Amino acid sequence: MNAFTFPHALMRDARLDADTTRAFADAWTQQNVPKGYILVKPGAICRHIYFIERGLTRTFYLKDGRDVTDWISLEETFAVSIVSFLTGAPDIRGIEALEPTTLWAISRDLLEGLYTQHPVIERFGRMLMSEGIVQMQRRFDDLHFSTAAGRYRSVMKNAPQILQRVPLGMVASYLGMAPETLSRIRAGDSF
Amino acid sequence: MNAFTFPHALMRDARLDADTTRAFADAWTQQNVPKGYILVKPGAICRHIYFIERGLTRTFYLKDGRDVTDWISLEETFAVSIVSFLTGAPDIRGIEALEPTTLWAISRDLLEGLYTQHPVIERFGRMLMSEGIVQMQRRFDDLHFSTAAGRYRSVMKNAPQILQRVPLGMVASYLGMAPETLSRIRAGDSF
DNA sequence: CGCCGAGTTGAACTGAATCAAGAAACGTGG
DNA sequence: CCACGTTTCTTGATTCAGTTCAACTCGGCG
Repeated sequence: MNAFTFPHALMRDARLDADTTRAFADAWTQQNVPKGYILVKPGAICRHIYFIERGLTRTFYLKDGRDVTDWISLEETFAVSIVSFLTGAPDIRGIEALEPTTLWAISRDLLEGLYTQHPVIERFGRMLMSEGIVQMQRRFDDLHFSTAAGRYRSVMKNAPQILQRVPLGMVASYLGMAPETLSRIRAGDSF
Repeated sequence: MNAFTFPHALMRDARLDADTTRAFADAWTQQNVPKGYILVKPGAICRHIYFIERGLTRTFYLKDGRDVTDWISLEETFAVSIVSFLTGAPDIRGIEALEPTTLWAISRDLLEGLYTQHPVIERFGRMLMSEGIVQMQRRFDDLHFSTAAGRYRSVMKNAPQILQRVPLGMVASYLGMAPETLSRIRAGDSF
């Protein structure tokens, strides 16, 4: 069994018994990957969920030849190409470490086995998906009818570390704007 | 017990035993509401998930004094103000029937009880959330870096009934554009 | 009929993209 | 530790997609 603590709120809320905790912890594998490491290739099937202990990752894809950052996962959160993971089909999205990153991975197969054996882990999975929906809704709202400056303010408020740790170009595409626009907003050019 | 068939794929996949099916079916209540009926008031807590049997609904909110349509739920799909339902907190989003609508409602309390009593229903809940994520991701992708015309094509391809059954202004805000823009795209004005 | 909300069409305006140079910052090898 | 090339970021000028404002048309309904 791994010397493994799972600090995420979802895990704390799940209140697992000793046996379940053990089975769950055993299913996760630690990985240390360097900056730039590709955890999931664009166009491949995403067979794992990753929990970031230290470092950060981005989910990205190519759209009309340009690199689009779809999601950024910081410490204590999960990284996954969610549609691929859930459907088992390939997806254009890949996952890349943006810093040297320590993470814990669990495969879909193992997770589904745990769901069947331990209903409380199925509950954990449901809460994880629910939390994902809430986050996606927030992100969607930012994109639906707000200005570039508004989206910048939103990320400044909710996750300012992103702006320090992620290259400007990637943050810009994450926010759905051109890099030049983000540069100008950040400089305070009348925006 | 209701004479109740639940035609959604998620339900079929769940493979419930007779006892569970009964408990699950009993938890849902049928409602018939007229066009324009407000199922959830904007600013209120959404305490139910609705399954649309016939008719359609929209989830909407006011942003800077203008009405924004956030989601449209057709037959055989669910309508819910998801963040409010999951967090139990009020949300700006409300839900309105856009046609005379027959739907089935289940309360959060009853659903959580079922989750605890019937693990297979918890699985159903997990799959429902997962399906929701996949749909939101698709919607998000449409909004993130595509043109107004591209978003129109996307809805034309995936749910053309929306364009026939929902007033243009609501479809426009659903697609994140001004009503005039949608009108012009639809007319084929060079877009 | 005549009103009213919904949709259309036109013209002007604007936020953000694009195109194009430079200026910093970064890392790699000498 | 510096020099070099490469990538990232900034700044300016121009263009363009889509909004806004305004006028007009159409269809439904008292």
